[in-house]
Parts: sequence; C-alpha cells; structure tokens
Amino acid sequence: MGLRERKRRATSRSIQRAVLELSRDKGLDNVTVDEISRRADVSPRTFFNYFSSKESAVLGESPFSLKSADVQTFIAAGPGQPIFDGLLVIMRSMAETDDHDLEMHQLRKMVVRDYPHLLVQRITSMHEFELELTGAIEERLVTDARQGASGTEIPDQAVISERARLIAMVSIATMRHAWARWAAAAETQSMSTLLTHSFRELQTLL
Amino acid sequence: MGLRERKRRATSRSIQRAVLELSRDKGLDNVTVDEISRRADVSPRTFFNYFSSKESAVLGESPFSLKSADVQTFIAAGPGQPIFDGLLVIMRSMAETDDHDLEMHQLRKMVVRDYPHLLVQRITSMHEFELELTGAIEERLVTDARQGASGTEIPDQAVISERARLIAMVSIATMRHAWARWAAAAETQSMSTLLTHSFRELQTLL
DNA sequence: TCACATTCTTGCGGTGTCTGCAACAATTGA
DNA sequence: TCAATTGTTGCAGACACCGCAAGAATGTGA
Repeated sequence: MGLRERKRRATSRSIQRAVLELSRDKGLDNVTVDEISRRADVSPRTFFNYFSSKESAVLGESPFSLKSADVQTFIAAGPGQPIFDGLLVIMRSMAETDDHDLEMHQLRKMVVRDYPHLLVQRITSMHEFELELTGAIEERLVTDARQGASGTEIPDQAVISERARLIAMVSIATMRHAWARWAAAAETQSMSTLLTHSFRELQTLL
Repeated sequence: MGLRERKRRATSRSIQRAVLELSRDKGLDNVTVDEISRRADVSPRTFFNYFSSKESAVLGESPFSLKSADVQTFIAAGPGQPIFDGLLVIMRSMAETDDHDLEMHQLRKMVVRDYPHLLVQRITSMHEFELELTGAIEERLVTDARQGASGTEIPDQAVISERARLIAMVSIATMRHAWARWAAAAETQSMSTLLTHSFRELQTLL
C-alpha cells in the first residue's frame, strides 16, 4: 500500500472523526461542512472529494455489496434450506466486513441514535443493493423450482420476480430491525447476533 | 369551506401540477424551485410555505395516519385472526383515502417511475407512522396473549415490543412492495388489489 | 536523480436550496 | 367598517454542492 493510499485513508478517517466528534458535541444539524473541514485540516472542497454530503461522512463508505462466493452458496443451498436462513448467512457475512475501529463505531452509534433518519437514509440509498439481492433470490427460486418435486408446477417468471422482490424487501426490513436494535442498545452487541435474533423472530411470524 | 381554505388548496394543487409537469418534461433533477414557482404563479418563498422540498411537492401531503376506528378493530380482532390479515385491512383502509384526481395520479406515477428513490424516501420517512403502527401492533399482541391458551406463558414486554417493531417493519415493506408494483404497472390497478396480492404473497413465505 | 504522468488538493466563482424577517395584502369575524 | 388573523412576497443571508484550472504531491521509468 503506497503512500498515496495511506494518506487517502488518513484523510478520510480524519474527516469522519471530525464530523462525528462535532455531531456528538453540538448535534449534526448545527455542524457545517466548513467546520468539519477546518477541524479535519482540509479545504471544504476536499471534503466533497471524499463524501457527497455530511450524512454520508457520518456513516462512512459502507460498501454494500454481495460477495459472489456468498451468492453462489446461497443459490445452491437448494430447496432443503429455508430461504431466510440462507439470507441470514449472507447478511451476517456482510456484517463481518465491519469497521474494526471501536471508538468511531461507538461515536457513530451515538450520532445515529440522535438522528435516526441517517439509518433510514442509508437504507434508502441501498436501492442498488436491493436489486442485487433480488437478483440472487430470483436465481435461487428458479433453482429451487427446478429441483422441486416433479409434480409441482414451475411458476411463471413474473411470479418468481415478484416473490423475489418481496423476499428481498422483507429481509432488508429485518436487517433494518437488527440495525435499529444495534443503535438503541447501550452495550455493544455484535451485529451478527442481532441479525440472527431478528431473523429467528421473523421465522416465528410466518 | 371558506375562501381562504379553497385558495390554499388551489395553490397547493397548482404547485404540485407545476412540479409534476416540469418533471415529466425535463426530469426532476433539471427543475428548480424558481421554475416551479414561476409556472405555479407564486413566489419561490411561497413554494416553501407549502412544501419543504421539491420532493415533497411531487408526492403531495399524504397524511399517513391511522384511523382510530381501524386501530380498535384491529386490536380486538383477537387471536383468531392472523395478524397480517388485520394489517392488510388497515392498509387497505388507508389506501381508500386516496387522491381522486386521476390526472395528477398518473403524472405522479410517471415521475415516481423515473425517480424511484422518491417512493423509497417517502416510505422510509414514515418514521412517525411506523411508531403508530408499532404501538397498535403491540396492543394487539398483548391482547392476544391475554386471551391465549391459559397454559401458555405471557411473553415479556420487551419481547413483545421487539416483535411488534419487526411486524411493523415487515408489513411496511410489504406495503412498499405493493407501491412499487403500482408505480411499475402500465395500467392503473387499484392499490387495494395490489395490497391484497402482496400480503397474500407474504403469507406464503412464512 | 531527473523528467514526466498521474492523482490530489485547493481556491474561486457560481447555482441552487432553504430560512427568518418584516412589510404588505387578503380574508375573516364582529 | 374596523381589527384580528392569516397569507404572500421580497430581501438578505447561510449553507450545500459542483466544475474548473492551477499548483502540489506522489508514482514511474530511465
């Protein structure tokens, strides 16, 4: 990792730390980009080279993308495994790729607790992720249908698409539930545990 | 209804019509508040007296609030009725209170189709509604538990709260699914039908 | 070490959103 | 018709965000 890359990360971290500390002290609404930049020792223009808004600086990059290995496993898990179990595995795997900076993690939690719309916004911006997930689920459903009891009809493609979309939305809602608990909890619980809990709860509903 | 009130509605309508037509013609991103105001024949300052942003002008007011009669029915529907059936009834009732202006309805659909994040934003910004709904579900769960088989344990309040939150999130996700289908469909299908469809689909998942 | 390409930072100027304020106009109610 | 209420508007200003181009820092190859 070259010097350039290291500096880039340092700057990004510095900006995030600045916005988080300022938000903790005076509330995100009362913090301006100028202020953040001043504290982070960069120009306001540079701030926008790193983040597209104050909000995204609070939440960090968070590359919500599925690992293709996970997706393959999920699709192949066959009709035997309940589909939500498979989705839980995927989401736990995503959560593992978590921030290992405990201090910022805690700061972020405090800010998110005061500004819940941040989480909402983040979820909103996951449209792309939702599409990816829907695609994966769709493939899984098709695979399942082919391997199903030979007597059963293979549903129409349109029906499968709709179902996949609904499953994606429901599991994202469940992920959101786990996130909300994470932000609300005083002690730091692992995202993995919370996800498992929420998905188990989901199973009991259906 | 006095003159004042009538004028107010006319202005609101005029602004909405302006933003919708301009969005259709050149895309919401390329439309400024100045332009909207000019076309609606109000000052830009007045625009912000009516709507807090371009986006909310596109979607209109949409007072997402539960009717207390519906809520009472839902809570009392007892352990016999599946809870998601009760929620479907509530949401259908909300959808009835729909916009009866067909033309704007269609325009809105077109804009939403081009800018899906609008719907997502609206739905996720329903935090207040989500809380209301969670509260109702919580009461229902408590009522159900009391009337349940006497042998079964009444769950902890915290457990019930979490479950209620999850149910609320999942049903909102389902409502979103129905909405997305509404926006995607070429022909105008009634929201009520779409909701029924999505909830039925949900039942099959669980 | 030197030249050159790549990438990053920064200042500048500009557009657009959104708000508070105070003057003025329209509506209402008595 | 008078006074209270409510609505509209212009103005000034804070702030977010973006394109551009100059210059600084870093990377690369000889």
